[in-house]
Amino acid sequence: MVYNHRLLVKRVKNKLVVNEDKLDIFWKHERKSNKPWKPRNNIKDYSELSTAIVDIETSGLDSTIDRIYAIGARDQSKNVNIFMHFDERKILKGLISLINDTKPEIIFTYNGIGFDIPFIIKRCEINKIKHPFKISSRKIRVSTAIPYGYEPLEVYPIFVQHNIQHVDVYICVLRWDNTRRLLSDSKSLKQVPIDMGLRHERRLELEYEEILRCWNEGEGSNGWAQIEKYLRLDLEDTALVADKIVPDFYYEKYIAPNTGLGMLTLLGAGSKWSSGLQLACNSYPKPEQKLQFQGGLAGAFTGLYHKKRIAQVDISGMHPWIIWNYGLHSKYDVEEISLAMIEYFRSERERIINIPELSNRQKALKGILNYYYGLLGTGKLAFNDMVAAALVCAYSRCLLKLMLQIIKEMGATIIEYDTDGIYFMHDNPESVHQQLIAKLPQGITIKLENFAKAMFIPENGCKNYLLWTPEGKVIRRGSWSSRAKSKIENEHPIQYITHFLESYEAAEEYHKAQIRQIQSGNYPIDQLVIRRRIKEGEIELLKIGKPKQFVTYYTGVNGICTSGNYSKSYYCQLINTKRVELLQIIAPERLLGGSVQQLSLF
DNA sequence: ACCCTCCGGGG
DNA sequence: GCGTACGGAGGGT
Repeated sequence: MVYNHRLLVKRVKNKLVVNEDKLDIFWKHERKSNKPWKPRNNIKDYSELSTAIVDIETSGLDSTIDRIYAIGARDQSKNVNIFMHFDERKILKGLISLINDTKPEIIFTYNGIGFDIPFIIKRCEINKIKHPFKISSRKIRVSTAIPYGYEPLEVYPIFVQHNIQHVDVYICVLRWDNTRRLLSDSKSLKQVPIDMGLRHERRLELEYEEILRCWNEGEGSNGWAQIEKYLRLDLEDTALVADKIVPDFYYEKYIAPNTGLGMLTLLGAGSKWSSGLQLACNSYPKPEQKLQFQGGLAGAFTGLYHKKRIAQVDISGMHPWIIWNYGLHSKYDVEEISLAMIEYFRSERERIINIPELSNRQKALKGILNYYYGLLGTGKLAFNDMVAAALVCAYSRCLLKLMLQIIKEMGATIIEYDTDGIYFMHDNPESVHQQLIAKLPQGITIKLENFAKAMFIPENGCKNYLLWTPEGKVIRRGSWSSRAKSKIENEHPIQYITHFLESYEAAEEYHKAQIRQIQSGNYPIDQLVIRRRIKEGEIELLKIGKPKQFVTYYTGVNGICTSGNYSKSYYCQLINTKRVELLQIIAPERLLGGSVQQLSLF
C-alpha cells in the first residue's frame, strides 16, 4: 500500500489528531518534478540600493497652520542635502526636484506615515506645488506593530511616483521589538539607536521651543546651524536603525517579488508567502478555517546535573527540513512549487552561510524558510493547509522521540527537551552526536552546542532551567525572577546551587551567612520587598491597601507591613524552607531520613 | 497617599 | 484550557 500520511490525520470537532505511531520518519517524499526554482530577477544586495532618508523640521504638528522650516535628505553615500529657507516653497521644491532627479529606490522616514509625508503633502497643496506622494485609501492593520499594550497600529500606506518605495522605520522598529522585547518603552528616534547599541550616548537634542527659538535667529545664524546639525543627526539615526532592521523585510522579495518594500514592511510574514504562491501557482484557493493541532514535544526532569559533561543537540532548521523532506507543502500548490522554492532557499542559505558580507541575506532566508510553517497553520490565508501544519508538528514529535531514545540507549541522562533540541549529560557528548547523525534520517542537520558545566531543573521544570556555562556564567530560562517574589527568594536558590557546585559545605556556608545577616537585622529591605498589585480577596494585603492598588510590602513582626523591622524568623524560615526544597532535589541524602531536618542554624 | 486620566511617534 | 493581555507621568483631591 502506498504511504499517505494525510490519511493519518483525523478531524475531531475543531481539532486535528495525527496517528503518530503510523508516521514513517524514514520515508522521503518523491518530488513530482525536479524542475528547480529560481527568483525571477536577481535580488541585489541591500547595500546596493539607492536610498533617500528624509526628515523635516516644522514650526509645529498641525500641517494646516504650521510650516516647514527645513527638510533633510541623505543618500546611500551619506551625502546630505539640507533645504532651509524663509520661503517654504523653495524647501518643498528642493526636496521634490531631488526626488524626481535622483529617483531613489527607497525613501526612509521615521514615523513618516504618521507625520512627515502627510505634512509635506499638505504644505505642497497649500503652496500649490505638484508632489509625487499619494496616501493609500486602504487602511492596513499591522498586527505585529504594537506601540503599547495590545492594540496594533493601523496605517494608510504611502506611495511615491516612479515606483519609489516608502519605508517608515518607526513601524519596522515596533515590529522588530514585538517579539524581542529588547527596547525600552520609548520608541523615539533618540532612544532606539541607544537601546539597539548603535549609538552609545545621547546626542544633540532640540526641544520644540528651541527649534522655534533657533529658527527665529534667522538665516546664517548659529540657531539655523543648530537646526541643521540636529537634522543631520536625525537622518544619521534613521539610517543606523534602518540598516539594522530593514534588510529582513527587503529580502522577502524572494517570496513576494511583486510586493514593494513599503508593503513588505507592513504585511505579516504568512501573507507574503501566500501572495508569493498566488503568483507562482497563478491561483487563489479559498483559505481554510483555522483548526487546532498539537505542537512540539517538551519536557524536563527535575534535578541537578553536573557529574558529566552537559550539552544540547538540536535539529537546525527543523520545520523547513520536515516540510521539504516529507513534502508537506500546501496541498493547493499542486505543482509543488513551494518545495522547489524551499529547496532553493535552503541551498542558497547554505552557500552563503559563511560569507560575512551576506549575513543579512542569510538571516532573512532563515526567516523566510520558517514562515512557511506559519502560512500553513494560519487561518484566512490562501494556501494555508491545516493538515500539513498538523503533520509538520507530528513529524517533529516523532523525530524528537527517536532522538530521546537514541540518547537514552547511549547511556546518557536526558535533562530537558523542547520541540527541536535536547539537553543531556554524558562523558562524551560528541559520540552521542555522531550516533544521532548516523541513526536519524539522511540529510537532517543536527548540531551539538551549548556546552555547560551544570544544569538545574526545578519542580515543574518544563522550559524552566538554570545553566552554568564553562565561563562561569549562569543562564536563566523561565521564571527565575518572579514579580510576586522578593529578590532574596528569587536569588537564594541560584546562589545556593552555585556554591553547592563547589561543595556542599560551601553552599551551607553561604546559607549560614545569609541567616546571620537576616538575624543581624541589617538585611537590605530592598532584597525583601515585593512590589505588585493587590488582587480581589487577598485578606492580608487588603490591610495595607485596596484591590488593584500597587503596593510595596514585606513581612514584619506583626505580618505584612510597609515600614519598621522585618521579621527575622519569617525570612530565616523562608530561606530554610528553600534550602530544604533544594536539597531534596540536589542531595536528598543530606536530609536525614528524607524528613525536613534543620541544621542548628539559630 | 491615593486615585484617575492621559500618553506614547513626529515638531 | 483559561484568563489576561503596558507603564509612567501628571493632576486633582
